[in-house]
Amino acid sequence: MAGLVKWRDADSRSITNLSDGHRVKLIGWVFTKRVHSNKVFFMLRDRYGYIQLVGDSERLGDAFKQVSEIPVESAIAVEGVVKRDPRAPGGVEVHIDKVDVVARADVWPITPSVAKSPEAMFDLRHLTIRGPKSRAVLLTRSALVQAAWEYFVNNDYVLITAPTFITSAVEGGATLFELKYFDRKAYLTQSSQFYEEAAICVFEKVFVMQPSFRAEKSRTRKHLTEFLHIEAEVAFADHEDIMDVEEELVKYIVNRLNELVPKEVEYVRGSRLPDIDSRFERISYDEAIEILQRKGFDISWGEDFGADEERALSEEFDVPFFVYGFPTVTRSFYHMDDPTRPEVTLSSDLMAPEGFGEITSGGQRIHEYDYLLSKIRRMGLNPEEYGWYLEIRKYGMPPHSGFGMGVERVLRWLLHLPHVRDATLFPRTPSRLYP
RNA sequence: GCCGCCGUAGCUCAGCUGGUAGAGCACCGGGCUGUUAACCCGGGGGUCCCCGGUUCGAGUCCGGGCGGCGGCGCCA
Repeated sequence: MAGLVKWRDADSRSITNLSDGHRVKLIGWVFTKRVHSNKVFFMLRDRYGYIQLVGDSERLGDAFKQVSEIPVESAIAVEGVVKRDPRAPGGVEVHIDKVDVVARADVWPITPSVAKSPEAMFDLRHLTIRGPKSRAVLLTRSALVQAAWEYFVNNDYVLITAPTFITSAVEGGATLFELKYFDRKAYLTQSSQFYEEAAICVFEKVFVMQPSFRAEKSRTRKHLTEFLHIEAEVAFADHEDIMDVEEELVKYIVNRLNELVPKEVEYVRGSRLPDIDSRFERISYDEAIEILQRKGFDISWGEDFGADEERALSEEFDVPFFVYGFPTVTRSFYHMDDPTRPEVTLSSDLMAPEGFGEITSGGQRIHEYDYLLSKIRRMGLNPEEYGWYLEIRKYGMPPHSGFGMGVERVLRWLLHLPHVRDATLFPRTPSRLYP
């Protein structure tokens, strides 16, 4: 921090505590500019927000013309005095008498009409992220990750990092990104789950926060080809236990966001996040099917929910809820079958309410070697591709459960964003690989 | 992979039954004592996505391709 003092001794946030006439040095970027014959108004943007700068020809003298010609988005350092004025946005402004252009900007390409075009905005994402909405979303994202981190660390979890290059699929093989790994084929990871399962035999409780990659050509508002995946895995834990963890985590995140970034949430969402204190309802897959049939959907037991079904179901709730006990045929091989009802698995999805749908997915994993081997064979997969993953079952693997959460999906739900691509700095979709 | 919509100025879009291209924003010049997407006056700016066809003539009609968007399936 000491290094910054030569540049600034106040900022857009701290300035509201200073009295009129206080002299300040500020740094930032010219967010907007309005020029009159003898006055210029800048909105200065810095890390904390916005503050209006006023330059008038009397105070600036000969420099006025030069100052009024500073292009939008130039980086500047200014000196001036604090002045409260009801006409200033936020009620405080700085009357400047000294301006340094630290880095002059070219003509700013983002115009009001560009802002109306999502494609144009994402083509210029390296610049459009400077806007107030992206700023608020990305700050909220940072706070969300912080909150999740806090939850895990406070509860004695250990952070691990899993490899990004892998050799076999966790989810369906069709959605693997293939790449050249010297003279071999490798893939980008879809999930760190298998590596977490190895690590729980050291730490009992582990979590990861890292990207997962899925080559799904999904044209929807809830899919990215690269997303931030928060996953956790817990030893000596059953399916009920892991639903408790997911519920606690989501509640912790929501309540913490209200503390960390209340203004940003309100700016984007239009309202404060409602506190969640009620217990998340847990409905079985069978109940969900009945609800949907009652609502007139043509769906029968054993089918996975389509988008319409998921939306309709989640509109029935105003806080998140679990759907558990999905049919064995609809879930990946590693899910443990319910011992009392082998046609369903000990698995669940946590659904965001109000039509947003799935935000986490979890369940109990198979921990016995012979059981897992037979299920791999039953589902037509090749056991040789799961060598080490099977082998850890030979060396003291206790019952265990885990889940994965899509950060962009949670953020989309919490902030009511139109698309998950709005929830990340540089989104990757089937058609977008740049910038 | 499937279904639907779209492609004209940097951006948003208009362009009728085919007759040789327009507006707003942005940009440039000028004006303006307090702006909140400032305003007022003036100016420059085009491979009408590509290829082929019909026609005296295609932004417009027909065929094919490419690209984008929305949705489905799949998922976090």
